[in-house]
Amino acid sequence: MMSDLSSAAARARELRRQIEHHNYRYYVLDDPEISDAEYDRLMQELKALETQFPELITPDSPTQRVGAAPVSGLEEVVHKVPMLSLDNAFTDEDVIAFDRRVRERLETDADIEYAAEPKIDGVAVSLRYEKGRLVLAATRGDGLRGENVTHNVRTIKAVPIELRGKAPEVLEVRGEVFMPIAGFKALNERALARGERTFANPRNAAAGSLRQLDPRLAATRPFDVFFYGLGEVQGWTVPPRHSDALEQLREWGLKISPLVRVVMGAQGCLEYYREIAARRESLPYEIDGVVYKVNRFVLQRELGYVARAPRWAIAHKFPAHEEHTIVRDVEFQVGRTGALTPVARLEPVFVGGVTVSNATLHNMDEVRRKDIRIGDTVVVRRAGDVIPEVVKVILDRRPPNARIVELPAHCPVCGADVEREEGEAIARCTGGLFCPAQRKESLRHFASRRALDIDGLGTKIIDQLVDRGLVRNPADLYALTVEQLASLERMGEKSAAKLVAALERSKNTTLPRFLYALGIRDVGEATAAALAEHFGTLEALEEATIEQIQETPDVGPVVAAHVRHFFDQVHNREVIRALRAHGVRWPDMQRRSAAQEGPLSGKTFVLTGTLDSMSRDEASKRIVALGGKVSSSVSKKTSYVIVGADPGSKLKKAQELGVEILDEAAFLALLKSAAPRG
DNA sequence: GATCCTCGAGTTCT
DNA sequence: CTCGAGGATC
Repeated sequence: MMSDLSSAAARARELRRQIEHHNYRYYVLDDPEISDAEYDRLMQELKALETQFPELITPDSPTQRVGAAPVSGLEEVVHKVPMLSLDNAFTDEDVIAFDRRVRERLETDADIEYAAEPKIDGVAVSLRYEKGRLVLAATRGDGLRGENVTHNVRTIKAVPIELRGKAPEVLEVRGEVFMPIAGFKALNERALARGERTFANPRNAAAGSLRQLDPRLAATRPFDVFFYGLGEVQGWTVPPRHSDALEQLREWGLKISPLVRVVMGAQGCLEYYREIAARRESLPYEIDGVVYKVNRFVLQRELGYVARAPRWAIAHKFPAHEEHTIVRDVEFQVGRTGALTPVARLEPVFVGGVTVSNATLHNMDEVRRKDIRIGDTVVVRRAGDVIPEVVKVILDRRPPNARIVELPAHCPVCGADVEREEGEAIARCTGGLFCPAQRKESLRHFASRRALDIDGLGTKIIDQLVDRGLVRNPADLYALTVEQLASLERMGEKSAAKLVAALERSKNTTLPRFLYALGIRDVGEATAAALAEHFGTLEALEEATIEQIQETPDVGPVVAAHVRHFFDQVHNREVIRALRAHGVRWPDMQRRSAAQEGPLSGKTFVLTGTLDSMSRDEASKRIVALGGKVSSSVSKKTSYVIVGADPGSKLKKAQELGVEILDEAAFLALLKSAAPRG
């Protein structure tokens, strides 16, 4: 019998050693030596011992994975070495171009050695081991700061609490925590049986579960993990190749994807891609592409980084998921300008992780081009990122009673005539502001963030205000009382008072914002700013002739006519007068002699991705303040593209055109060096 | 008259 | 973000 403490301690040590060994065989190598029942017996024996002698319990005992108490909130963790994001490739050509860039930078014609691996659709994490012990686990977050999820990661059986063999002083490893498809399905079935919320896809399930506060809940979730990279390292001479480093991680007990392969050149990458794509459906977890990394660390270092993405790696994404569904109906939405947009109402379908039930068809030309009819079975995909798109009709499945989509002769909202100008793709309702849809959309535009920025005036509220006849034009908003607002649905005294305060705040504005808020056709933010700057005052613009308006930079005959027409309408002049009577005001424009001179004069900037230290708006302001120009699309004339986290297609465009790319740090440095003050 | 550069407008789901 | 179209330029 184990009544003696010292022999019990020895036995406990032995059991722990065995259990850790079998965990490694089972979870990391996927090659168990003993049956589940035998494993359970070892675990039970250890638990019994620890119950009998609680002083034997150590924090890293296999029985203590779920030892931590629930946390009250997730604390922030700063990554010592930032967690990178990857550039994306969607076509073979993208991959070939990537390989060419790599070889050009390295000035070599020889085939580059790449480490290739599947890109798992999960949650990126960073784990820190000190003296071989797991001390910290954090999510990727924005790459610089993540959240502390140590309490949950400890419960993942595939994650060693202690590394095997002789581990370095400090080892940070990066990997992907994910949920295998089978485990995800079982989890959802359990949730469904209990009437709880289900997860839309394994990725969401993994992300949600990992951020649980209570580790006991997380412990019931079927997580798995693969490691693929390094963060901070101390006390280990990292081998010369990425693939060798992974091999060493595996020996320390860290799980590495069995599909990691070393390939040669772009051709090797593409062959690997096809091989993995063919096996995609049979893998027990979801992947959304493959990743290629230059294998030799010296070369990685030589290539360096652009913004937060390494030049030595790229993610080759699989094509967007496509699904079949049925077009139940096609309805026409009326926009602010009266534009009638056909929208397909779809039989709800899961595509790429979310349920899609609507998809825009843009205009009638598009409907005809794709020959979409009501009742058709269509292929739907989520284009690149988010927006659902009807790709094509499956003609074989067209029912005999499929209905052709007709442009309505009258506006579905107000009944006014619908007109389509010769040569224009868009049909419009002629009801103008008599059309409730146009009125509502105009009000929404007026209140939007970039216009007068009226916080709390959302769609629901506007709908009610217009439907009840309380508001007919923007000026009416400023006559609303707290009592009137509080009588609306989903609106209490408190929110009503808040909205009135927001309205009050919005009265202090600027001329460009005000002009933009008016919603004159073809006058967006840039044109509104140009007009404001050219004329200086609203009065000057109101009195200007078409010819004078055309003298504004970037304003031609079409836009000038729209502006003149807008101010010719008695109704519009009255609304403006009423707005000013309610106290809407703006400071005089300081008329700038030509473009304001500054250190950045003559430079054109384009922003993409999210910046850490400031919003994109603020970045634009600072560029303009220094005399630079901010544009929305990249061309040969662009001086710099500023790249933040998760950049869009503009980064690719910039690379193609050879436009200089600045990451956030370089951008801040530029601002600093250009700033007049010290 | 053709081409390139920009801007404006509309859109989905959580 | 993407598409369509207005404006500028050659």
